[in-house]
Amino acid sequence: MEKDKLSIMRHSLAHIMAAAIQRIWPETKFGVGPVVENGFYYDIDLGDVKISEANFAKIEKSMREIIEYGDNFEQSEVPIDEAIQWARDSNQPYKEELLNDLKRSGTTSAGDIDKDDLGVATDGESAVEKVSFYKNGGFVDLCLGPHIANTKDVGVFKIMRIAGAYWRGDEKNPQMQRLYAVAFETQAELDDYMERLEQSKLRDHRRLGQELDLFCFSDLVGPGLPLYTPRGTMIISELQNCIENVCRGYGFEKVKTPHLAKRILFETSGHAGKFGEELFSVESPKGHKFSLKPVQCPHQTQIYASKVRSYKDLPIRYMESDKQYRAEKTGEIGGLNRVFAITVEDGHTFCRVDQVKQEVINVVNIIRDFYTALGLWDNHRVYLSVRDYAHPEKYIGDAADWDLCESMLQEISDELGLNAERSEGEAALYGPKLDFMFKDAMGKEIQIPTVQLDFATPKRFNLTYVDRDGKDINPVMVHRAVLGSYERFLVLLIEHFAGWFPLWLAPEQVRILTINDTVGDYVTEVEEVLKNTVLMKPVKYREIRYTVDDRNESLGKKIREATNWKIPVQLIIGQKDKDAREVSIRTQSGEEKVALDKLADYLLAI
RNA sequence: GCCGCUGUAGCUCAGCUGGUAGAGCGGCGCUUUCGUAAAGCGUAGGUCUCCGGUUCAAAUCCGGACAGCGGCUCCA
Repeated sequence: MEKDKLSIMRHSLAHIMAAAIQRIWPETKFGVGPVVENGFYYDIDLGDVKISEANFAKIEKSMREIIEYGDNFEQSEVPIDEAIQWARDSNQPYKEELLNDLKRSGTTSAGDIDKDDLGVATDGESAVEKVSFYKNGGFVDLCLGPHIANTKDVGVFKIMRIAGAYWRGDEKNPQMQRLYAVAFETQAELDDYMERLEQSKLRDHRRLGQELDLFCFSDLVGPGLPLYTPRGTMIISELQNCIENVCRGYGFEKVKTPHLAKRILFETSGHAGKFGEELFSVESPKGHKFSLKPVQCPHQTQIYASKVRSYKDLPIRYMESDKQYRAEKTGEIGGLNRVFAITVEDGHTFCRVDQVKQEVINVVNIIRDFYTALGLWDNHRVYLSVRDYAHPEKYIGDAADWDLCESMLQEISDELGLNAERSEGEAALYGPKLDFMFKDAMGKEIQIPTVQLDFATPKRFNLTYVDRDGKDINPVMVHRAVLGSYERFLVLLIEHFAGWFPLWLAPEQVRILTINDTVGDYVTEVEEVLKNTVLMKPVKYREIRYTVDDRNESLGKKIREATNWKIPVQLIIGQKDKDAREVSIRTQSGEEKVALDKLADYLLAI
């Protein structure tokens, strides 16, 4: 694979960083030092020595000295057994492991090697004869290269942070210290990167969530348990209203189920077996075991099961936006991205096999309509998540059903032009799925909408319908989420719009700013217009949410505050506006004067 | 869960190597009625996250808990 110049620079810098670390801490045991987006890292084991940010300057200084010295990168080819001996002699156990893997499997990629073989020495045939080494600044490292010729040509870099990382990504392995750095060809590019980093911090949903007063957390309530303020709740209500409105058009009916259930419900569904440790348990005073629901589907199956269903009744489509509870690992939670109490917009269709395709197509249409309305549709990728064929025991259901489901989803992807990428091992417990991924402000992919096929759950719960010939048949379940969880969806929206929500979602849509207290009667007239205007998009008959700022403050201050609150429409009203029977409308795109009798039309057109 | 860092007023933060706390914004009060991103003056807010230890003395040093942040691992 041909590597671009920047990657080579970054990789060379990783070696230089390792060389610097070795000069400062000669006993360091080195792991790997690959190039990553925007820079590189090196995993190191310093025993009891802990690197902190205070050491960064020292390491950077030492790196600069190595760079200044202008050593050449010298490559050498070493027979594999000699290399292994070198690793032993120089007390580099991690390198020795890698070399063992190279010798046995011809690769060091942990994903390509059987777990039990990782790092194990072998006496047998060697998969490779010689391995490549690079030397610079007194530091010798196993490395395929290529490198820049001379250490002087490495561009600019900055050590960013230190973090823990398990050797080869396995939490059973020792934890190493991972030193991250960014690197670019020029100082200007590095400055630009740092600037972009600052900018994306301004969009961070945690920061904006506080600034715009959308949600909060409380030490007393607990971590991972977001509390939504009136403003945040307003956004959630609008979203729920919108999505339910769209889904209603496709035959979904709203249901409500309790937050807990007897544990046997989740044992029957299979969730307790696979995710038992993440289930919150609740015990009644009499000792009966309940669990907080980690998903809604088992509850909903029991609504289906509450009476006899005919093949003519299908499809039956339920939807529910409700809290579910998962005991996530404590180190994982943060902001709204991962929480213990997650509000899920969930839907389930029970249908016949011959109806599955149309049902999935309907859901994809819902997803497309909804995301197009938000202007997000092009910012996504689709995955067809199929099972891990090597480990069928991780799933429930028959192989034949799985094959059918997977090929059906593939067909749908082809017909609708979704270009879904196959992703092995990412399927749900009960079936394959189509996942839609969107990018947040930091460029991280987050999975939001999903459509999942499930032959297994109806069988586990013994759900049936009476077919034309009087026989009991298991229906197919189609699980679907359009906006997924409200929490993750809020993250996406807040960061995508940088807090400037579209008019229909904004908690406060319009704020009237008065210039002095002589225009009170005219403000009342403007309010009458706002009260009598209803927004029709994307949901019909929504009254305008507005406030009046008639405090005894300067106009400049009122504008500043309204803008900090990111209120989409500011109406400025003073004597001049009153005399001309106009309002001065300030939006993100600028300011204009609009006649009072045109104000309603103006707002409806936004 | 693991590794590292952090925790001072509602918010953003200052407080050097131990001598029991400060600013700006916000709040409240008064003055000001001022046309495009912060009017002026005054005033009230803190068991320095919590628990323990060292010390004549702890926001400051040490240990633990809790919480936040950055990663690792995981994610129905």
